[in-house]
Amino acid sequence: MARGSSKQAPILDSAERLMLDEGYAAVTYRGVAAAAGVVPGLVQYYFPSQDELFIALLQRNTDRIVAQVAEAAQAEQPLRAIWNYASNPAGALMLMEFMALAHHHKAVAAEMGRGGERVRRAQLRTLKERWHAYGLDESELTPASMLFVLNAIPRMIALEEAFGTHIGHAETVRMVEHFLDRVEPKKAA
Amino acid sequence: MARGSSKQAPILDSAERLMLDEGYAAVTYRGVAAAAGVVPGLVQYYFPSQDELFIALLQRNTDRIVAQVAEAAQAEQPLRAIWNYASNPAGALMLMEFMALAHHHKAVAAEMGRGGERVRRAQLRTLKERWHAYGLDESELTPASMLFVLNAIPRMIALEEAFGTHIGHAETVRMVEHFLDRVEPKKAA
DNA sequence: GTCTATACGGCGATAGAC
DNA sequence: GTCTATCGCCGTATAGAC
Repeated sequence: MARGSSKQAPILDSAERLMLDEGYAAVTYRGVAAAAGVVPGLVQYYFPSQDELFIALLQRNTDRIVAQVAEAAQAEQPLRAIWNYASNPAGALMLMEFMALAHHHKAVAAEMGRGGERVRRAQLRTLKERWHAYGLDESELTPASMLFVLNAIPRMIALEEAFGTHIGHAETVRMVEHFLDRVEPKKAA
Repeated sequence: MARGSSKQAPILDSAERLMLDEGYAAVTYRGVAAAAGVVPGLVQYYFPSQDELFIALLQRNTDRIVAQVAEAAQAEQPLRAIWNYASNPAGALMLMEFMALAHHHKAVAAEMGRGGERVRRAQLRTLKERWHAYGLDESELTPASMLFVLNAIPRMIALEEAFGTHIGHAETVRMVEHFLDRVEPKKAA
């Protein structure tokens, strides 16, 4: 990493946009190069194989998310912060693309596992500090399970919505927000 | 559909296995043909474009799942039946591949939406018939939201597990099974 | 070290041979 | 109805310019 050129970041930006807009299969050397305004060989110089390009993208993404989580740690309502963060449809689609990629790219899968645990651990650290304040029955709902559910539900909703399945989504969102209103009451205006 | 050859089913079988084992990108005319023991041109004769092959695969899959749901409707414990069905890791991976594919194949996305709603509706019909017996507070937990959560949680767990993230999974499974023990008590042996 | 040009085999799709 | 030949894109390896 950190080879001395300023052209890596724009290349990764173009790759990221292509991946989100058209899927990982659209992240080709020729396509990324055209979008970034460089020649294909230059993309290949910095990222000699596609795996290396995808892994660089994944690491940059994970760093960004961990920074967001660190911010959310300062938020007054960490559960709502996690819920709102996981409710970003673009994030869910990006995660899906990386998971599908990881399914048949061993090196990407390894980086995914590390990144996922890193983010989840950062979230867990925040949540545990405040957990006592929620007064929840720990025998059933633990910080780790609450964290998982608050991430999994909005992401799966975003994916199903993106592909035209809607049944149960609005009611589930209502249910979670009702729960959040109880444990993290909104302040009066 | 139903062009008069007996070779379509084995072709679809090979395509399905390739998709599950190596991802949709591995479902190539040449690869599918080799796996099914036919020449690539024949695969292309039955499925003139890749979209048509994937849609045929998707429809066959949906039909199979709807039939399973119909079986589960007869089960004594429909919530557990849904939970167990959604906990199949291969099913979650297959769904992920189709979602990633749908992300940049319009025709596949349309078929995904239809299929998803079809399955969810079939599950919902079953669940509503028995809902009164669970004695749950409908103001918070409705049949549709319970259905969504029972599908979303084990699938997201399966995906994260496949790629090496584990935090919160065991505790979440324990929580859900504790809930199922309450609303659908296991019989004594 | 940074960047470019080119060649090779595999891919989906198409046209057309048998 | 079945299969082959061909075309333009793909990843990537390599040879070399500056």
